[in-house]
Amino acid sequence: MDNPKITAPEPVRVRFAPSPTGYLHIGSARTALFNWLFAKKTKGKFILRIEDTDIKRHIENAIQLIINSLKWLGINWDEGPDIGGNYGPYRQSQRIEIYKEYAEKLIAQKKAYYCFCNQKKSEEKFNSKINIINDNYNNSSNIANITYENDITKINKIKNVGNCECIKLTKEQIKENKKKNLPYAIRFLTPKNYLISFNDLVYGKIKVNSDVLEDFIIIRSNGLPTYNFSVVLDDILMEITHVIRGEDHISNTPKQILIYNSFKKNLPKFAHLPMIIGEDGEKLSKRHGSISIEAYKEEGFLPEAINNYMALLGWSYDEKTTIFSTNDLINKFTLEKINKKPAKFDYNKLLWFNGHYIRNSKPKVLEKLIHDKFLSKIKDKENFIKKLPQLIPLIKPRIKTINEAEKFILPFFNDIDYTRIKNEFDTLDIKLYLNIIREAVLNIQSIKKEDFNPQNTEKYLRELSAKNNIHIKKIAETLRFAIWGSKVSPPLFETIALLGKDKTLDRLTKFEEFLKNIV
RNA sequence: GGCCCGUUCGUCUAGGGGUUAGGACAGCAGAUUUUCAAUCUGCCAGCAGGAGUUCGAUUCUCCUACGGGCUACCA
Repeated sequence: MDNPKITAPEPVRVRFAPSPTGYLHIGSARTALFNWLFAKKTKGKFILRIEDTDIKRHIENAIQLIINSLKWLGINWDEGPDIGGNYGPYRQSQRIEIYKEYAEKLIAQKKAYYCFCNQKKSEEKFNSKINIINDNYNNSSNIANITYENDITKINKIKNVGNCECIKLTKEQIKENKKKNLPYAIRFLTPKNYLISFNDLVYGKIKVNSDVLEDFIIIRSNGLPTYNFSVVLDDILMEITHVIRGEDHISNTPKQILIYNSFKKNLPKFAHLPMIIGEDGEKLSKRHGSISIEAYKEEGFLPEAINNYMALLGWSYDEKTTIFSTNDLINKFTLEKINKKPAKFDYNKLLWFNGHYIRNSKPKVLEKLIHDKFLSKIKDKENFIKKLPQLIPLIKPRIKTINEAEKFILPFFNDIDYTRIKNEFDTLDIKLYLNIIREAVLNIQSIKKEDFNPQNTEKYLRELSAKNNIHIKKIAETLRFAIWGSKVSPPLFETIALLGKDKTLDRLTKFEEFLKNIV
């Protein structure tokens, strides 16, 4: 039987629910993006909720880091810890009483029970108890007549994982334990031998027998809820209609469905996203290098490029389109086109996207990014600010990240250290270099300051080439060393023109001296 | 181990009972060029294996292999 209960009311309400254990990384960011796109596309609400129920893993400023990264990506939310909303609070640590209250309801209905065990390995605990507990069930003790929604149909196949021995505790024993202040957790009582099935919007129908699920903890002995309990409660209370999250949560979904059922609540629609994995094929983690959004921001990636790339990890639109502005994504996004195959994260492709977006960005935008990034590293700041707009077109096609602009910016405004390039030229060529420089100086000097533009510098240097029968390539090479300190530079004539007559001559002279000294 | 999920070029993917299996990144080659890029052109490269269904299977079914996830008082 198909799930009759997966009907979600309009309008759509989706959430991104990170746990604040560190930076926002690519995997989570992609989940956030897909939720956000879906909300935008359907004109629904996107909610940010912080799942901070694990004190041990909590990192204090992580919430702010996550918020910053999301904002930087352009992902905004309608309700969240920072802006509030009608379903708050939006930090689970501020909802502890709610979880307790609902857990007690389950206990009252005998759908959960207190557990006074120490925190030992569940394996040793469960294994030996199976028979006893099954007997317990068969003897129709006080827990045997628990009823569940009938949309989980009975099947008969798998060995029961079992209950905790604490299920046998009498009311009196529990009272006594509590009086003694013994710490206790609350376990969910998993129904026996039921087929739990749900229809995943991406993966299709998924079925699990409830007997593979042990009686899992829903409230820890420290009073905090566990993930599987708090997500469900919050998703119910916040009226989430679509749960869009990583595929690693498929295995958790059956437990969660049990909880929905125990509260007689309708299921949201589930859409699980294929994992993003590292080069080694494993779940993306810190081991895989810079995967945090923050790191990409620092490296000089553009948010549009990252969004575009992330969207294509597990989703596609048609057979040819690869470039999607964030707006395109909103317009074209559909859950139906999400695929099931885990995607390897490919840094190279991200780089290509970024290069594309840099090449296509407005000069002003690029100018600001480069200005902000490099101003502190520039000696001649005034000149930098003045010349930058003209520099942008030279740099644009040559960089894939903003940081890469460094090698086109610094040589322009800072002094050149010729000793660094000593090994790049053949000592046999030095005589020729000196020759060229001497001629070039004369040539350049003869250009009037007001005529000092790319066209003229090119004209004069080509004349020099023709007159002295030296190939223009050799001249360019020499001048590049002199004015740029490298064999590679932005287009030479433009660079010379931008550098200006004085600075060009100055560098030529300095290079000449340098060459003379090493002969 | 158990349960769940997956498998189309190296990578991201399109496709779907009959296709020269399409695109993009990377790689390679060429064009352009004052270098490096950018750009343009071309090339290389793929349906995990085995059964079954079928006139025909990469596509549907089953099995195997491989990979991943979960199996916590993590999320």
